Amino acid sequence: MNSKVIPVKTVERLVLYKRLLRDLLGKGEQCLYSHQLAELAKNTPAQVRRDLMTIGYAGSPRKGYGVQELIDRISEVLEETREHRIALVGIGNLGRAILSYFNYKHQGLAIVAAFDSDPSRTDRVITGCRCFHTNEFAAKVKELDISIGIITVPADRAQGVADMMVAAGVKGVLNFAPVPLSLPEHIFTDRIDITMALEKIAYFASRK
Amino acid sequence: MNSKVIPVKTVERLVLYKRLLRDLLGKGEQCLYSHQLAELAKNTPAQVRRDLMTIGYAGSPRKGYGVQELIDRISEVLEETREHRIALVGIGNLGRAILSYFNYKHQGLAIVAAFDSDPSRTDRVITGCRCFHTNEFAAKVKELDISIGIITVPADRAQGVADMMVAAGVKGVLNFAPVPLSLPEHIFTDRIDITMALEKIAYFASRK
DNA sequence: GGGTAATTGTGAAATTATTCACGTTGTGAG
DNA sequence: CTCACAACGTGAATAATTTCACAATTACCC
Repeated sequence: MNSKVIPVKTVERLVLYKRLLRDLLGKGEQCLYSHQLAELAKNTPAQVRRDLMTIGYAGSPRKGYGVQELIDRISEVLEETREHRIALVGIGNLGRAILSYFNYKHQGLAIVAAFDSDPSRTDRVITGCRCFHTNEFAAKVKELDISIGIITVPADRAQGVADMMVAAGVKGVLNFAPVPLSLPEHIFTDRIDITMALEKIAYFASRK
Repeated sequence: MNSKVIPVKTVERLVLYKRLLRDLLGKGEQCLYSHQLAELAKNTPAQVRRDLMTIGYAGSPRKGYGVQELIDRISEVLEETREHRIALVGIGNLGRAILSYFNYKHQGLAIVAAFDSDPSRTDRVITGCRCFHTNEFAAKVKELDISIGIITVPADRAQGVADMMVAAGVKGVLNFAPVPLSLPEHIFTDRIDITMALEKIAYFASRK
C-alpha cells in the first residue's frame, strides 16, 4: 500500500495529465517529453518532472516518458482500480445538469442515486439515475455502497445535508453551495463556487 | 485609483467574506471580530486580519469590524460599481443550468447572451437569456458590451471558442471544459473542472 | 565504440502563502 | 480618570509550492 501523501495540487495535475495522455494515446503517440506534456497542461517542464518524481515514475533521458506506462502509473497512484459510487443531493437545475454529465460511467466514478426533500422531484429516473426522497439517504448509502456526496442544494441547507452525508458514512464531499462547510477532519471536502469564480474573473478582467 | 495587485487567493476570500457579511447584515449584526468571520469562512483569525490588512481596512481593537463598512470597502476594492456583462457559449446541459443560476441580475454580473453552433439550440430565450448562433458572437459582444465569456462546450472545441472570445474583445474567461486554455497574458482565465474535482475527492476519500 | 546533444532527476534557491507572536490600541468598568 | 483586557495590525517565522540549474544518462550518429 502506497501511503505517501501527495499534495492536493499535485493530484489535480496528475488527473489532468492522465486525461491528456489518454487523448494522446488515441492519436497513436507512444512517448513524450516533459516539455510536450507541459505544453498540453499549460505549465512548465520542471513542474511536470517534479510531479512525475512525486509519483516515482522515471522516464528515460532520450526517449522521455512512455505514454501508456505513465497512464498506468498515474492510475495506480490514484487508486483508480477502486470504484467510487456517488450520491447527489439537490435535484435542481445544477443537480440535473451534473446528473446528465455523469449519466455514463466515468472511469470508476458513477452517480448512482439522487436525492431531494421535495417529493415532486423524487421517485423518478433522471438521465438514468434514480431519485429518492432525502429521508431514504442513509439507507441507500449503505445499500449502494456510496462513498462520495455531491451537494447541489441552496446555501442555507448545505451544512445540514453535509452533516447527513457524514453521518451516513460518506467519505468525501463536493459542495456546489456558496458556503464553506464544517466537517470532521477525516472527511475530504472541496467546493466549486461558480459565482465566486465569476466575481474573481470580473475583478481581474478589469485589472490585468 | 487603487492599483495594488491583490493575490488571487485573497480575492477569492474577499468575495466570500462579502457574501457572509451580507448574510450577517440581514440578521441585524453591526460589528464582528476576526475570529467570528474566520469561523464563518472556515479559516483562521490571522488569515482574516491579514486579508483585511491587504485591502487597507482597519477595525477597532475592542469593537472589531463594522459589517456594513467592511462590505463597502470590499466592494470598493473589487470595483463592484462596474457592471460586467457576460456571454455563455455552449447551450448544452451545463450551459442551461448555469443560465438558470444567473437568470436574475447578480450584483453587477449578468449573463446577457448565450451562443451555440447548433441552430436547433439558438434563436430562442432560455430562462430570460437570448440565444444566438455562434457566428453572431463578435457582433453581439460589441453591441452588448460584453467583457466576460463562459465556455461550456466540449473539450475539443474549447480552445477555438476561447480564441473567438479573445478576438471579439472579451477580457476574462471562465472555462468549464476539461482542458487548459492557451490565451494571451492579459486575459484572465479560470477553469472549473467537475470531473477533476470528483477524481480528486475519490483519491483523498480513500486515503484520509 | 566513442562522441554528442538533448532530456531526465533532483538538490537548492526563489517565490508565494500562511501562521505566529507580540506590541499597540481603544473600550468599558470601577 | 485610570486600569485592565481583549482584539487589532503587522514584522518575522514558517510552510508550501514552484522554478532554477546542472550533473547524470542514454539514444543516435558517424
